[in-house]
Amino acid sequence: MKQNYQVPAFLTKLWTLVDDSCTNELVCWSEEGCSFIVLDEQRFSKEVLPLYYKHCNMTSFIRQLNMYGFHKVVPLDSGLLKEDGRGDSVEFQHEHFRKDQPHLLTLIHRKVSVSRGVDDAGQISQILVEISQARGWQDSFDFKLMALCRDNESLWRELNSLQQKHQQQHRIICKIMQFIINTVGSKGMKGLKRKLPMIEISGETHSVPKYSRPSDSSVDSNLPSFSMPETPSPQDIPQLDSLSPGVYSNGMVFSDITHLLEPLPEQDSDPVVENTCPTSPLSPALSPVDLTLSLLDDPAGQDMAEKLAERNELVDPLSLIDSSLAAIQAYPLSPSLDTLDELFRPTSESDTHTPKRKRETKQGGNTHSYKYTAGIVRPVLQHEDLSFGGDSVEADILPSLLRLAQEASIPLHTDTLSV
Amino acid sequence: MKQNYQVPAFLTKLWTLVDDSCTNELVCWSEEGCSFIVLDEQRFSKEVLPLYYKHCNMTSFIRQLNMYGFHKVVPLDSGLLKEDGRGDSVEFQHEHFRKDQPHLLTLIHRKVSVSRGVDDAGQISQILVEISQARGWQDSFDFKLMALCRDNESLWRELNSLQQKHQQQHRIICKIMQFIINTVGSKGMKGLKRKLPMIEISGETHSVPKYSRPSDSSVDSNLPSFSMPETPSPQDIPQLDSLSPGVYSNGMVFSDITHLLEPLPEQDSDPVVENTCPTSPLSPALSPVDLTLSLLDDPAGQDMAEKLAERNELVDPLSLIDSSLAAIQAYPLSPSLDTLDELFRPTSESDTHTPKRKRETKQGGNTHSYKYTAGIVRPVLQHEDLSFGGDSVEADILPSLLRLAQEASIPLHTDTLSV
Amino acid sequence: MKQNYQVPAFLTKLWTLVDDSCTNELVCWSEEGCSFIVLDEQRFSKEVLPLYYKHCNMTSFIRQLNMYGFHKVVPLDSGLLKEDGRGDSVEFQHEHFRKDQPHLLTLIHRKVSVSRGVDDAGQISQILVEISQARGWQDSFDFKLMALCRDNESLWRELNSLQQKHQQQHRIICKIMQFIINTVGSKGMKGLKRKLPMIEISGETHSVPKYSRPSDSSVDSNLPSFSMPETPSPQDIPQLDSLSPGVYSNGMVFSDITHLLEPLPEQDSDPVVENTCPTSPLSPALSPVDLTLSLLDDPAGQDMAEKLAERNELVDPLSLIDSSLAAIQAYPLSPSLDTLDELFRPTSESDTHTPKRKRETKQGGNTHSYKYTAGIVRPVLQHEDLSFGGDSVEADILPSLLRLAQEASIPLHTDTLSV
DNA sequence: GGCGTTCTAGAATATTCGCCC
DNA sequence: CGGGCGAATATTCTAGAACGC
Repeated sequence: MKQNYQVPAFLTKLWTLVDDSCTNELVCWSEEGCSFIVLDEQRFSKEVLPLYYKHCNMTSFIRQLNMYGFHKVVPLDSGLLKEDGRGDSVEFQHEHFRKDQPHLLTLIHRKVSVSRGVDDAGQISQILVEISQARGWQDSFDFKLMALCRDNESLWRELNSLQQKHQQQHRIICKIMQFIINTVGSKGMKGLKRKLPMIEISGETHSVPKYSRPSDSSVDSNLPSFSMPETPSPQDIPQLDSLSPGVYSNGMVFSDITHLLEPLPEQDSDPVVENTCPTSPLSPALSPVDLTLSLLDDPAGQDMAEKLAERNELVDPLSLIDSSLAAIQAYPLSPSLDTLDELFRPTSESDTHTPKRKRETKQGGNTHSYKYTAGIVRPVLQHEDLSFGGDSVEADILPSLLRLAQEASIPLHTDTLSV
Repeated sequence: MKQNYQVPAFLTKLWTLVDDSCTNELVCWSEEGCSFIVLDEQRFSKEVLPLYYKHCNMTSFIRQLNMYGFHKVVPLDSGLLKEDGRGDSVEFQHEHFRKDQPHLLTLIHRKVSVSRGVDDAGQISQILVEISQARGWQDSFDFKLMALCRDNESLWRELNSLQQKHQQQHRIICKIMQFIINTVGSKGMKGLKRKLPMIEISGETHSVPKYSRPSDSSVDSNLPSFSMPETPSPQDIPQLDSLSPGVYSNGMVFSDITHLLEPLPEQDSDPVVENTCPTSPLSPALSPVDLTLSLLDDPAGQDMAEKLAERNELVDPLSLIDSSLAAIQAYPLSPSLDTLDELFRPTSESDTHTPKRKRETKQGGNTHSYKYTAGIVRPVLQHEDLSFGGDSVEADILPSLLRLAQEASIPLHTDTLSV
Repeated sequence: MKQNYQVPAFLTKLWTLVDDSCTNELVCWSEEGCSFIVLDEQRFSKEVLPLYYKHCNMTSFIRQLNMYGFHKVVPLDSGLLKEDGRGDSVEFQHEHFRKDQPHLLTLIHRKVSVSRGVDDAGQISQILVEISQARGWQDSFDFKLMALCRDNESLWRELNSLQQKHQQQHRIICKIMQFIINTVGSKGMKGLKRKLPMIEISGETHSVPKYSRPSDSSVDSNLPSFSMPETPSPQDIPQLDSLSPGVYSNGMVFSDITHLLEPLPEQDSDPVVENTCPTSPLSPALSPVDLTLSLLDDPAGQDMAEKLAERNELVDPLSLIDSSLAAIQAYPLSPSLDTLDELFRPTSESDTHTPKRKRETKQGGNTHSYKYTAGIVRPVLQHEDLSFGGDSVEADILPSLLRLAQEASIPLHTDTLSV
């Protein structure tokens, strides 16, 4: 007579009272045993229900039936009204409520309203799992980032190395040209040869300074702002200056990217001439955008200014050269120099802005001590200018060829400038 | 009456009082001996409980029963209210509380309060903390990523700049060579220049194009797909083209990396010869490794092949030079030219793999729809070919040589383009 | 007896039964009227409770009291056990349960288990949202990282390509020099060639090798550490060796960074000469800052030193050239050679470390251990040294110069090979 | 720190009310 | 109008928690 655990009292009591032969005239199994019938609702509720439940209301009983998934069996004769009181019978059924099979009661479950408890437990455990996964990912990302940072450092190193080599090569080329000039000059022209040195030297000091100075200053003004002040840009320039006419303005700049900006939604890529940096919409005050723009503006302005100045300077000499071909013997030398000088120059400008990238925007709302600095080593490449000026030459030797080279070089300049 | 150690006093006392025949009218074993029944709660609590415990409260007794895992046995007749005080009996049972088996008491354990409530609260608060941390990390990562992206942009800029400089240098070198050819030719050798080295050379120039052309097309097909269409590649080329015979195919290409691969768990670094690319363990079919290997293999093969070819070609001239020093005046010229010509060609291959980077790593299990495009500006460096283009030459001296150089340059271009 | 709407039946019934003078011997107001007392729990539960509620359990009654915020008034004599059944009285009170003030009942509210359910539900759902967001971010990061990795690969490729081109150019330059030497030598100077040039050259060759060798060795020792040992450095060198005297040690090396290191406490990357890589924040002793500074200082010092040395060397020849233009036929040659020779040497090594650039990794409290592997392909760039060593020269024409160039190339090869 | 006692709360079921189609 | 259900309350069983030992 004890109810099974797991089976609510209502069900065991229900099965018991239906199965009780003493109450068969009030409540009983249907013929098939698949449902039960309350023959006399009135008497059943008043006489039977209180024996099992704390009430004597048919509605409460029915409510419980519904709560456990029982359904009323609609009688076929529902249409006709039964005049006598005897006729009010109610039939309910449930899939697992069968005569002689009380064990099926365990399959009957009370409807529960979303049972939050179970819900939460599962959710929480799942959440914990996901969080641990997220952590793993974060670690992974951090690791990858470190690797990438290191890779970039290597890239900068290599690139810088290559740039220096390039510069070196340029010096070699300059030397070769000097040699050629000297040799050819000394050979071809006897009386003229002495001119060269002087001209070269004087020409260099004159023309080159004019040209190189600006670039130097640009480097000075630009790089410092961009690169770290702590890294004094190496000065090979003076040396080179004294050495050869075509000088590389060589500035070794290290810039590191220590501050991280907010994620930049849209970035404009921008190669050589106008590099737009990624911008962050999130921090308006000191937003990366501003920084970027300011950084870019500066250089851009400078660059443009420089380029214009440069162009002017270049145009001038060229026209000069062209117009003064008459005095070739002495001239040939310096002209060729000019031309070469020009050839050496152009590309360097584009670089100038590059270095500016160094910026130290402090990252704001990072509440975590994740102060990771993408340890990026970024040697600012030397913006060696390739300038090495030679001009048009036409002497008895081969000035025409030189001029050709000169002319060829001109467009290139414009080219680079146009970039 | 001594309790077994290990068995709480409550249990031994319980078993004792239930088993005590003197109190059978108040508390006793059930018929099966699997539970005990308090027949008269009132009297039991006031008369029996104090004999064993420090209280006379049924509630405290029941609390202890529950604490040890006992459960109330629900009577089916719970519905009826018993007016008289006599009827209230309570039945409890426990798996290991059996009549005649007091030794089972050792199996009954007091519940310890794991207190889930605190747990959840703690868990939830902890979860919130972790989530905020995760957010911080995400911001940090984002920041770092942006920094890296910017760094890469700078790298591309610098690299491009250097490439342009290199190109510029190449032009200078070409000019120097032209000058040398013209100068030396015009000067040194009058009758020798017409030699046929040129013809031979021309033969070479013919064959070369055939080879290089295809490669050009490959470049066309590859680079576009890789780089972004939206960034029209800057055209210095036309200008350059018009400028000098030896032209660099200069294409400024921006490519962005829009698709991401799965995170790579472990990667092997692989330096010098065979660079292994990062690999994705998740997609074996098109794993980065495979791609990388294939990419590398190709170039490697090409490189090696070319280098061999190169060596042969180069060796020839060199040995020629060495062996034919006797005929210095005329001979030295063409061989060296050849050698130079050859020198101009080979390296371009290295570029060849570059384009290959186009890869179609399908990113697998990414369930999220990420439309992120690492706004990476990636100016594709100009695959300037080092081809040495001859210019227009006008001299009775050695025009043929120059033209040869020009023609040689063409194939080279195609070569690089083919990359 | 109709209960006020808004006031639960329990409260109205409670007030009624307490206030009922018929049950004063079982339950009554306290003297102050601020609480009520159940004088005889036994009889009260069996005789009074059923009159108002559907049960006769004191526990159920108390449960309801607690549910409505009533509290038991702890008796001062709680310590003593009352043997007789009469002594057990229970007193409960509620702020708004007062004698003669039934209207206060509206202020008594049944507790609803909002407790964790509502609260947590919101939190949990929010947490789930945030977690999904975090997942999205992670995927996004992953995507970006992959993009960056690919971008870096491209950078390496491009850089390598450019390096090869540079190398190629260097070969060309060497060829040009050879050509110049041969041509000029064969032509211009017959008796003069044996002049100083040799001496100077030999002197230089002596000094230069001494200088360059060490650097080479440094490369040897350093590069290995940086590049992977497992990758045999490509051998173009042999070829080159046989090919040309002035050779670039050209090694196309792809190294990929497949393993991600822990925030590497110690890294050895080392490009050419000695580049120190980013360091792990964890080891304060070797903090990135320190390393960086030291690195920078070093290279800077080296660079400066080298540049000075370089300048001196260069200046010398140059001034020599300038001053000795008189003896052009013979002289021009050797000086230029010297100059060139020197030019080939210097920068390469110094640059290598230069890259050590600056880094600002201040990574602070990284509490997590990162096991990340960024599939980064990192072709180790060839650290081609530009050295072009002159050797002893002895030939009537200029074969000595050529041989010098050749021999000079040997060390270079070994250099690259050693890598 | 485990155990015992007490007060209170949680949780599931039970009862009732009312709504709504 | 009545079956079904939501919601509030009620009853029961069990658990949490504070405190003392």
